[in-house]
Order: sequence, then structure tokens, then C-alpha cells
Amino acid sequence: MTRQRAAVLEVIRSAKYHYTAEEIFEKAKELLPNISKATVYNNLHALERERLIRRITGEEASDRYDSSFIPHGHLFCTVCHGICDFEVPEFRETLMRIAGGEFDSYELKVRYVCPECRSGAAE
Amino acid sequence: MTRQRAAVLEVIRSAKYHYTAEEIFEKAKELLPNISKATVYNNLHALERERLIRRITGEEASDRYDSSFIPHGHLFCTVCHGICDFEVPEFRETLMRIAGGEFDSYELKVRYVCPECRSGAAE
DNA sequence: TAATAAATTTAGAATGATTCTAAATTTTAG
DNA sequence: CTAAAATTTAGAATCATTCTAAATTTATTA
Repeated sequence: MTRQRAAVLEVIRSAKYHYTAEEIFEKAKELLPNISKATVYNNLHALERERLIRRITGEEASDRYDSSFIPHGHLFCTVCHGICDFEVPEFRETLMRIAGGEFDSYELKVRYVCPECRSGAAE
Repeated sequence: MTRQRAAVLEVIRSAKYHYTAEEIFEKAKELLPNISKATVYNNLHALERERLIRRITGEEASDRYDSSFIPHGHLFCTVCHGICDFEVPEFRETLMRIAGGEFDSYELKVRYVCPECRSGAAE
């Protein structure tokens, strides 16, 4: 665990929302001013492989990262592009049956219009 | 509905698997040799907005497209990168509850190792 | 601790999917 | 038919991500 990898992980763990690689790079620079973007990407991949973080591929061009491994899904607002997490009740057995055995991970994405956008949608 | 949009839709509907934009462009050229790549992208977005196709964002750099709107999820093999569809038993009510009302669509992605790769995994 | 190998970091170039642009063409509506 | 709106086209531009090669750090083991 290099200083750089620890910094990337720390940034993701203390994030108030799901950051993009670019945002992680910016925050990591506050901890290690010389860190390079390639290192951030290297470590995002390494941490994902080590299952310390999870990648969220949403509607945007760039991926976002989550440090929680409590099984949950993501709600994507199609208006404001906000992302919310939600708990998923026991889902594991169902997916084991579908996958025909163990699986690595799952991602449940739901596209919707969030309550804020729904009410304030007077345009 | 322009000829180009019809061609893009036709390609996706008759696909044996989920094509990327590049593959759709190649196939569409067999129908309309002068079609441009920007037109393919324009129409993929338009068709997605019209809910005639669905975008699948997987592990790869490029997205893939699906013309089926029967609710289903996707199994992504982390070894061969193959994608399989699978049916999802009644899921709608659960997600309505989570989203607090109607939602646009959902995508359930499961990362696993497919049976072929699991058996032929000597090495 | 010195020496060697293995892994990581770095800056910047390269890649590749997607988007943008501006001009030409087609479609739509009156 | 005519004018306005939408779409298409080729190619340039963008931008997230990956690659490269040299420098540095870390780990190994003697």
C-alpha cells in the first residue's frame, strides 16, 4: 500500500458523494501535490481489483467510485444527474441462481426523476 | 423517421447479440453506404429517447445496444467479456417503492465468470 | 546494509469513443 | 411551391482513459 494508493482510497472513503476520477485526482493532489493522473487511474483499478472500491458506470461519460460494499443499488436522476444509493433487500440467492453459482458483484441502476426535480419541474 | 434512423433500428433489432455503435455503423453501411458515424450516434440517442432501444454500459469502453424492452438484466463475463440476458422476475413493485413512484428504466448488471470460462479455465 | 529484482510513480503522448461544427440536403407544414 | 425546421454528412475537436519509457520507491535476500 503506497502513499498514493492510500490517498486515493482516503479520498473516496471520505467523499460526501460519488466522485469521478478527475475529482479524485483533484482531491488527492491536496494530500500529495505531485500525484499524477495515471497513478490515480492505476490505483482506482488496483483498488477495484482488491474490492476496496466499486465503479459506478452511469449516464455520464466518466465513471464514479463508491467505497461501500454494503449491497446496494443506485438511483440516477435523469434531470439533475444526481445519484442516490438505496439498500437492496436480500438479493444474493436470486442472483446466485441466475448466474449458476458465485458471481463477482452486481450493479442495479434505476433511472428516474428524483423528488426535487419532480416537484420543481415547472421549467 | 428518416431512412437512416430506420436502418439503425433495423440493425439493432436483427442483431444476434448486442452491438456497439461501431458495429452498428458497419452494418448500417451495408444498408446505406453513405451513412455517417455522427448520424448513427444521433439516431442511437434519438431512439433511446423514444424508448425504442436501450443502452447497455458494460465493462468495455464502448456502450452496446439492445432493442428488447422485456424487463431483463445482463450477465457480464469478466473473462471472455460475453454478455447474456436474463429474465428478472417481478421487480417492478419493489423498484417503484424504492424510487418513490414511477421510474424510467432499470439495469441490473451482474459480473461473473460464465460456465464456458469456468470450465476451460485451466491456466 | 548492499545489491538486485519487482513494483510503482511520473509526465506527457497516444488512443479511441463520442460529440461538435458548419455546410448541404431532406423533410415538414402551410 | 416556399420557408422553416430537422437531419445528414465529413471531418475536426474533445475528453476520459490508457500507454510509454524513464526515474523512483519498495521489497527481498544475502
